[in-house]
Amino acid sequence: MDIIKFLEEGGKQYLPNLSIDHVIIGYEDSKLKCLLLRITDKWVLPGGYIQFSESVEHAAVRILKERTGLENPHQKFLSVFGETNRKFKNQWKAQFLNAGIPWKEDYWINNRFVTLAYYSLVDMKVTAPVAGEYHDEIAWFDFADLPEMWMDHKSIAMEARNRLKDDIKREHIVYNLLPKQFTMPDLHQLHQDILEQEVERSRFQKKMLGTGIFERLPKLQKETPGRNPYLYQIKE
Amino acid sequence: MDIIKFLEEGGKQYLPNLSIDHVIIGYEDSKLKCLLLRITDKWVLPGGYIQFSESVEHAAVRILKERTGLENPHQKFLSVFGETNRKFKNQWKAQFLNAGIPWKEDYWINNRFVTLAYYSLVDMKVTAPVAGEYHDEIAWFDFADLPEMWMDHKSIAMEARNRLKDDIKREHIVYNLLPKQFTMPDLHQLHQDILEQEVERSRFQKKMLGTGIFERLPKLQKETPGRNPYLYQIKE
DNA sequence: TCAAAAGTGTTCCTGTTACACCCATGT
DNA sequence: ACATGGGTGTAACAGGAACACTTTTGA
Repeated sequence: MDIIKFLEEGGKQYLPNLSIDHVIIGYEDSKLKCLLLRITDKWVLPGGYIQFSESVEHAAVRILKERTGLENPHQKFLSVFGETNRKFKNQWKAQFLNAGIPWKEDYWINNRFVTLAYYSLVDMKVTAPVAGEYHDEIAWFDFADLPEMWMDHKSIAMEARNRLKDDIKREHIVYNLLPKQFTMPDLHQLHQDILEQEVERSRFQKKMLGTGIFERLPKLQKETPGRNPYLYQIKE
Repeated sequence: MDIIKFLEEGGKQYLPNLSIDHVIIGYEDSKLKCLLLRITDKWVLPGGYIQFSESVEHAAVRILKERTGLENPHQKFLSVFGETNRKFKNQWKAQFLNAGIPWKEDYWINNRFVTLAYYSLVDMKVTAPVAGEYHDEIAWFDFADLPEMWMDHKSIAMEARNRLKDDIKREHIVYNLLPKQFTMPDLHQLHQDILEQEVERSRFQKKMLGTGIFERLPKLQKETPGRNPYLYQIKE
């Protein structure tokens, strides 16, 4: 769909006051990362709109796939953001004027949007980020060092970051941030980075293996000194 | 607002594809109850729409107050229901034709709606249920014996019922179902009714008192045989 | 053979479970 | 006094925390 048609007619294809935003979380070099898109001089979360012909769930999966190429990613509902001042007007205006595209106040995209926020844990190694046609750039950022962001997107991102701290205690999900095969030291370090505190090594290992969801594979060959760790993967 | 104007113009006052539904939970005679509204021959959850001039949160509180008169009720987000077949068309059509009100296919109220479901724990004794002008009746029903309901409302109600089982373990909220002052045996029975299983008495009492959120009041005078229980209320 | 890293075991402690016992009240 | 129901105490157990010990590898 070309841009003008999207601006003029999009309101007929998409639910005109609902959007979806994704906090896509990755992990690299002991740091949690967030996938963001640049629009002129500020950044936004990957997001999109819900077609009349699809469910909310379907839209969320579709949008995530469009930006990451992932087929069956981890994805979890985060929260509803429904303040009255949630309008993207300035963001889009800057973007389209910058690109020499005519602008009208009454484009549907200037509506007030209620957004349904999701968060996803992905393996950065198999994620192929793609910017959309209305974006200038796509990039990973440390949660500890997020750039200037449009609207309330930074607080949405941080809410996901904090939610993860809680969810990790109840659900076994964080392996989604690692490659299919990983070691217990890897998983241990990841837990510490998410919780931002030390976790005792032996206790962690026993707790994880006690769940019975991990399958032990042959030992990994390293080049560093010390014993070789086993590889693990999630049982089918 | 009169009905015709609501049907013709409502789409300009309310976000046209978003609704709010409340699972309002009460407790009486050792049974969990759900507040429902009758529209012709089936029932719906209390619900409403979000004004352009108010936040989602505000709308949720407003709608709950409209049906119960409650000022500061417990209220918690439940889930998003966003299937493509979520249209109230048949429900409204039956209702308005029944009332001799003209009907058009293109009323905004026939849109596809994504609903934001909340659940609330209320004290039935201080709740004053009021039907809206488009409803035939308002009444409490046992969750174990819900009537025929429009659309997916029965599954929304049961999702709340099940969610409560989980939330009770983490959050101290269920006292909202009881009067301001209550006894530990009351609270104990309530927990058992929510969990649908026996809970050991002494352990329960110690766990509850251990939280430190209860304030002990003078003993209740009963007429039944046996020791008189203390009254408790939540500390300020 | 020593340091580093991984894996396992042991002890302590806390909170949960099950049960027993004590207290107050009406009949 | 005794049956009924409320309140508290105690012993057994499970799971978490802290720490020690053993195993494997590279230098």
